[in-house]
Amino acid sequence: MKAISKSQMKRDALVKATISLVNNNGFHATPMSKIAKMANVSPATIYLYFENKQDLVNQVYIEVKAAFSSFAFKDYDKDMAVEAGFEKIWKNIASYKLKEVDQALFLSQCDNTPMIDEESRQEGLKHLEPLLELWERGKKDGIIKPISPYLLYAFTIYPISFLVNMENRELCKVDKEALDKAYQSAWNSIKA
Amino acid sequence: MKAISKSQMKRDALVKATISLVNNNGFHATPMSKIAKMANVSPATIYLYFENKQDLVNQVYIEVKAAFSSFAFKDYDKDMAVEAGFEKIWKNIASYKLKEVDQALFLSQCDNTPMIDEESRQEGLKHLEPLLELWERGKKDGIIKPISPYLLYAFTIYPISFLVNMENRELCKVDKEALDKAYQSAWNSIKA
DNA sequence: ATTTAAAAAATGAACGTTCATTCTTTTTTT
DNA sequence: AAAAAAAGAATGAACGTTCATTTTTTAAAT
Repeated sequence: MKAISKSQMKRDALVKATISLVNNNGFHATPMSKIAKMANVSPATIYLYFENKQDLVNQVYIEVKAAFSSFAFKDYDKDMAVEAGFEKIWKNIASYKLKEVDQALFLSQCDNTPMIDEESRQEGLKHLEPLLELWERGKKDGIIKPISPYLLYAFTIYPISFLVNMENRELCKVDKEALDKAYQSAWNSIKA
Repeated sequence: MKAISKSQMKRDALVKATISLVNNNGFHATPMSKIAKMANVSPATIYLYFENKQDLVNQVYIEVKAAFSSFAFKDYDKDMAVEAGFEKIWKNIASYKLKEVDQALFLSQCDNTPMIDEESRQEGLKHLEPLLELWERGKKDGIIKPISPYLLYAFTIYPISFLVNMENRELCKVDKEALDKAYQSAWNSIKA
């Protein structure tokens, strides 16, 4: 078991509160006072852990992105066959987004917003390297289409966010069957 | 030629200013005063055209969505062959997003944000009906996979936004060749 | 063990600013 | 000259952040 310091717990509470409030109200409508209240903390306390509101949201973004990435490559290693490796990673990402709904929603809210600094965005991107390498290998072996990683990402990973967001808004249900079909679509879109 | 009333011009300027400022600074950092300044108008004047800030952004959203939809179905009619019709619509949407960069960015910023009321979101969705009908037909004829419209959208239309956003951030270039490859990926992901 | 004093962490109230919105006046149109 | 449109200045509320103080923790001395 891991012992967590009291101050780490407060920081965590602040991070969680930020995610929840930004998801429900948007960045523009989540004042520091509300974040503090939800984390059971004085507004002033936030500034012991974060420089300011912008820094808070940037740090939350980077942390969530790191958690996401570490989940994405669970049980994956560089020596797997290309298709098997891709399926593993794809399904890891899908199950992360389906399970960690709040984090997934937060990330997709950050995707197309000037809410996050470009610097933090780059930082959050670093961890995706193994997927890019896998794709490179797949292209070399003639298993994956010779197209840019942006295209590969756009047609395989990015759609997952859409589906999960729709499920969260209760507009559609993503069950096991839908997920399998989704994976087939993803793979069909990039296989050579 | 169409004559546009003076007040319609002011409204247009306000809409344009809103799009530009929200794109560059985010909703949380675009005050009414700046919108007014960019549109060469007094802040008070905004309230002659819009109820309040929320109403302004909702109306902008609906208008942009309407422009987008009318572009999407240009030169399309219900009697086209399924694959030809889909290609037409897909490429219409792609070229809209590549040309009307500001509008496309604004829409994708609205996609996953509580910035827009759910009601306005539904309103903006109405115009997509013909695409759903085309997909229905394609499924009946065994040309398109029997999967939900959400899946179809996720793997064909949604990725376009990602690509265009990446190009706007100058992270990748979407030229004619990339676009053709993208279309092939889209079609491969849903063809039966 | 208990006491104590220094340091660290946390707080609630307060500050200055900014914002959305309204009010009164001026300008433009009819 | 009456009506409509637009303007700038004003207003009150809300926000991010800081400040002065209190509470809690740490650890040294008894």
